[in-house]
Amino acid sequence: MSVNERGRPIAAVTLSDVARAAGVGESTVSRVLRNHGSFTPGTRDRVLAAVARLGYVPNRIAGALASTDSNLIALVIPSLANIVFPDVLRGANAALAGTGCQTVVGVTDYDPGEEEAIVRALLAWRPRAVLIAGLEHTPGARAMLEGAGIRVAEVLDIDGEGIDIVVGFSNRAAGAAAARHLIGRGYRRLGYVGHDLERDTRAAKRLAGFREAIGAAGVDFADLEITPVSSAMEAGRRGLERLLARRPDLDAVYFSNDDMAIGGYFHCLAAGIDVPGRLALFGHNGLDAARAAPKPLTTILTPRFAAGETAVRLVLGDGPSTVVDLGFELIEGATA
Amino acid sequence: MSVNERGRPIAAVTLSDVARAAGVGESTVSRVLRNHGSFTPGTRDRVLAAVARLGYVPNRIAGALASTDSNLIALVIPSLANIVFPDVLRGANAALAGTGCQTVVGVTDYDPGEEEAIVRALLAWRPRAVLIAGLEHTPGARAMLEGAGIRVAEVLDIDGEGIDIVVGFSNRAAGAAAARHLIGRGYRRLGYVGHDLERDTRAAKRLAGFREAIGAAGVDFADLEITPVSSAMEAGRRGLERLLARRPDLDAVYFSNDDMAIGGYFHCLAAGIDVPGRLALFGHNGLDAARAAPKPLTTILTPRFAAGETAVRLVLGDGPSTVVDLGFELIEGATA
DNA sequence: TTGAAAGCGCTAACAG
DNA sequence: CTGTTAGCGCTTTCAA
Repeated sequence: MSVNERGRPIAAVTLSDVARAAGVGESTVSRVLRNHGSFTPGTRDRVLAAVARLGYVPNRIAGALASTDSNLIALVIPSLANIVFPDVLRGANAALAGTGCQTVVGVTDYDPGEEEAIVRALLAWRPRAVLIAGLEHTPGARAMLEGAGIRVAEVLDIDGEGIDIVVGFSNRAAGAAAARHLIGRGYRRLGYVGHDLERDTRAAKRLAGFREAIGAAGVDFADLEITPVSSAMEAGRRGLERLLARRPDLDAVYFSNDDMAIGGYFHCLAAGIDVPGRLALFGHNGLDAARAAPKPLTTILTPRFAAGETAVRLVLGDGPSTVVDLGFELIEGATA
Repeated sequence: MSVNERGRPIAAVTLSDVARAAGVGESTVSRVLRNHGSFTPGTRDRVLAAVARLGYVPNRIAGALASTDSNLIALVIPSLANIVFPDVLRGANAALAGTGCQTVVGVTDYDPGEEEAIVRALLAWRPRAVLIAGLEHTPGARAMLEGAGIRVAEVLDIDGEGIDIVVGFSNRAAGAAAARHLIGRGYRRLGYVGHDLERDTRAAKRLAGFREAIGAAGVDFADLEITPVSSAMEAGRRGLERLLARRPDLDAVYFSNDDMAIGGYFHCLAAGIDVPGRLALFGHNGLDAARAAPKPLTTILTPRFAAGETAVRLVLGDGPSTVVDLGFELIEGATA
């Protein structure tokens, strides 16, 4: 065994070293290690002893190449700062327990070009399947996903044309449900505070559904404010402040998500605006933080964990391409 | 090109297909694709044309095996639900931009056994380096990390013995700073609300530093409450409620982290406890949410992004093993 | 500048 | 039950 430039031993122990040490053939070691095929308890013990003694760590790169199967599930998401996506990951990992598969995560930062680059990079590792957030991708990314010959699950949105498996809920319907709830409560001068809608296409769909439902109810949509601030909570606070400066007559505001709605609520607290008496606030996602507050946010709870879990289950199965609508739940809090 | 059971084409395009299509040798394609070695502009164009025409996606598994270099950086963290760790990831990715390396993330859920399993699984992919949260690992995990022959960076804690590179701050010192701040403000009956300290060793070190500093100041530590609730905010709320039920005389409480402190603040709001007049609250991490609130939390801002960034820079370099103390910043909010 | 050939470390038939 | 033999798809000398 050689050492590297810093004097540490280099992990050069290979399967054939183990085979030699155990006095068996390479394929026997391989079978024992994967617990696949047959071998006597005796040889098994000798192999495992050699493995332990040499500190052998199997090389999955070689294994994957030889078996043309990586046991990797790629997950492509726009962000980790928004708890929604880690929730999808948790769901995916839960469904993966015991399958021997691992997830590999790529973060696009809501950038389609970056998404394409990440899809390319992850596909190069020949994953068994890909989970990706949303239905909107560059033509290039979509072509790679379609041509990869593996199962693809698009999650958290079902409003559009999918590639293979689609798991989530209708953002358009969620926006419409929010609008109907507000209108049902008697609010009539409705506004919206959100962030970059070109990047977050799911938020854009919610807003579209919201406006559509408002129109259908014969109510006018008052105004919207798009705030480009890095922190979602800060964006909500500042966005609401600006929106109200323009339209002090608003009686209800719909936010892109709970984080922004909480920021908006902070603005109301600081500005002495009574919620929901003077102004109603409606969020989206059903975060713990929004539900645990003394005045729980009225919001829509989305099935993130279930989406990850279901998507994995389906891509690992061999069923036909489908669309699974997991639905959502409107949480009547104390802010609308 | 064959098709799979669902009629999709299988990505069977290999480098040799490209070579044949372009009328050149395999090694030429390889050189062009990695822009390494020499070739004429003409051959380059023919190769790239063939790549585009066939929709070739290089197989990094084969590439990594042949070159014995994966360009992977493994990141092992306890959770994704706590924004702290995604922040480390973002820092790592920022430092990785342009290096051609990718991160692979493993989540341990604060379980040492799981951490060992994840280290084993990630090491099997022969990463160029490993970033791992904290200094406490199972003997097995530590042995694998030491024997892997690659650079290892342990982040977010410097209180203990590291393997190779250690980047972060002293949690013990952070706890002590919190204690001194509270004592300096005149608080004398101090309590603590936290979660499972055996798993979160960094929180345990903060508490140790906190108690130590209190003792050094001649003040008695009043009481502590460890709450086993899944949601951190909920744990903070319930934990504070229980602690105060036992010790209604407390005048200040130190929390494991900001999420729990916010939960505690919610309890105060609901119970009509004046903060900080009647009770002071002190958090840890300096989250956006805690700082954007109308009554900003008094807390300690930790260098998560910088830790990820610095760790990657160091593991990619060839400097000696070191400990880098990034420090922390006490944020004087309005709750203590 | 280019191609041929020899592996990288492992798995998967296939004999024995 | 076990060993031998081919590769998996790419990179890397090394000649040409």
